Amino acid sequence: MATEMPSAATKNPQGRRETTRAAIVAAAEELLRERGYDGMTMREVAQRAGVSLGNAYYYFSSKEDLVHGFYERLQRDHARAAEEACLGLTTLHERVRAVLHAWLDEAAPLHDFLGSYVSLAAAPHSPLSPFSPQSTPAREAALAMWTQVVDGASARTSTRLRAELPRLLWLSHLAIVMFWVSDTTPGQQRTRDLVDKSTPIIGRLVRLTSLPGMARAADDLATLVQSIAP
Amino acid sequence: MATEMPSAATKNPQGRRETTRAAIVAAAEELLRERGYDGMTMREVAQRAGVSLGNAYYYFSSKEDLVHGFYERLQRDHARAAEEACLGLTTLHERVRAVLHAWLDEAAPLHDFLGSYVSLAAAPHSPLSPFSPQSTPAREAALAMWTQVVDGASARTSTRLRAELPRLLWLSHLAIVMFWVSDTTPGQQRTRDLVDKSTPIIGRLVRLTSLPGMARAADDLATLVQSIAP
DNA sequence: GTCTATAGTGGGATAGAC
DNA sequence: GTCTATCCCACTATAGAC
Repeated sequence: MATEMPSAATKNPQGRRETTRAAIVAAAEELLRERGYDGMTMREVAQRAGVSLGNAYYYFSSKEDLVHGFYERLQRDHARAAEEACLGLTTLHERVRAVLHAWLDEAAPLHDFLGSYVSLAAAPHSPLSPFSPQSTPAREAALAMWTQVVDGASARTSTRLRAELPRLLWLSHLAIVMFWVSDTTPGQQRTRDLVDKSTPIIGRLVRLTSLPGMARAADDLATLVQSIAP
Repeated sequence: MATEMPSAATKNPQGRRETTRAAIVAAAEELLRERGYDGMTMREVAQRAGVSLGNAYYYFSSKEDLVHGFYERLQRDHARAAEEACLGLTTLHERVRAVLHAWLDEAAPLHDFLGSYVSLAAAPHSPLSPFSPQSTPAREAALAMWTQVVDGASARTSTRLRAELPRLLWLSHLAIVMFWVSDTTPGQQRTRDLVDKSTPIIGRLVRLTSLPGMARAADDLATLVQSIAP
């Protein structure tokens, strides 16, 4: 009962808000593809959306804010794709590999945009930073996804380390993204190779932690990863 | 015989170039401290240096270019300080720890500035990126420094891995810098703790690679690190 | 080759009227 | 919610002084 029924979008205030917003987002998405983040101007976004510049800023406090949604959507799409990609895979290294390749598939069309995005997100106090308080929901969703990846794997390892593995994999993914945005090989093949080479090593190292002599090192590593949690 | 003798700086063209350049750099350094990178405007730098805006752009092609020198100086100062900090230390983990703390000491006054700087440098095609062709001399100087750190240590490890250890440490340092710029604890104490906790683990893992069962994993890791070299 | 003065472009962001 | 007008800044352009 809270809101009046939103039927004719243009006539009714509740629907109009959504409509305008959606028009701005749609225009931004087009221009982002056509010109990239730096080439896309807020003036042009507003013009193509059929609103004034000031109105665009009424809905989005900054250009950063406007494109933030595209990154969030990528994360959601990836979480879905990752679940599917893991089906039937039981070893940790196969599952991690599949999830990372799924990300590369989803992210490929956004390669240029994400290059600009990481630069924005790398700023220490940026709300776009994966470590920022504003990113807490997205970060926890990502950690939840990596937890599922680990939980579905058969690897034996120290319980301390196993509890921190999702965070370690999340951090590794961030590092891979940094590598990927600078990867100019066709289809970002170099990053695919990196994933294919590094995931077996991760798997082997995790397996090694179940050896008696390694338990101490594994626990220390777990403590370390835990201590850098945002 | 190529140039006329440079004697009185203000009167003679050879010296004037240096003098003007230095004035601009000095003004930039002051303003950077007072207002930070974003708050510092090129107009104000020129004004404080007593030159025209156009003249500032005559010497520095962009605002980025102007502040690039500060980062380079930090690197040079660190290389010197690192050498001193390593004197008398023989274990790998002590040496790495000392070098990282030396960096934290040198970088502390630039903490806010470097926050803006990493954002600029994180852009994929930025010449400021540590992976860019323009950064090749700086990158090789850094790798040479880490090579000295490794060479002065008594650690036994697989030769393959030992050859890649400098690059691995350089990459680790980059990761620590990323952590440090976002570290708002007084004196960036959290980063110091991270260094103190992580360096013994690095030392222990390296020692473990001399075990027979680990040689394969060590070689694979070496191959991986080698393959991501810029 | 070094430098000034001035005018201008274009883009992110904001103020305040309606 | 929406607009118009405006600000500020990085950066460019130019024409000429020394």
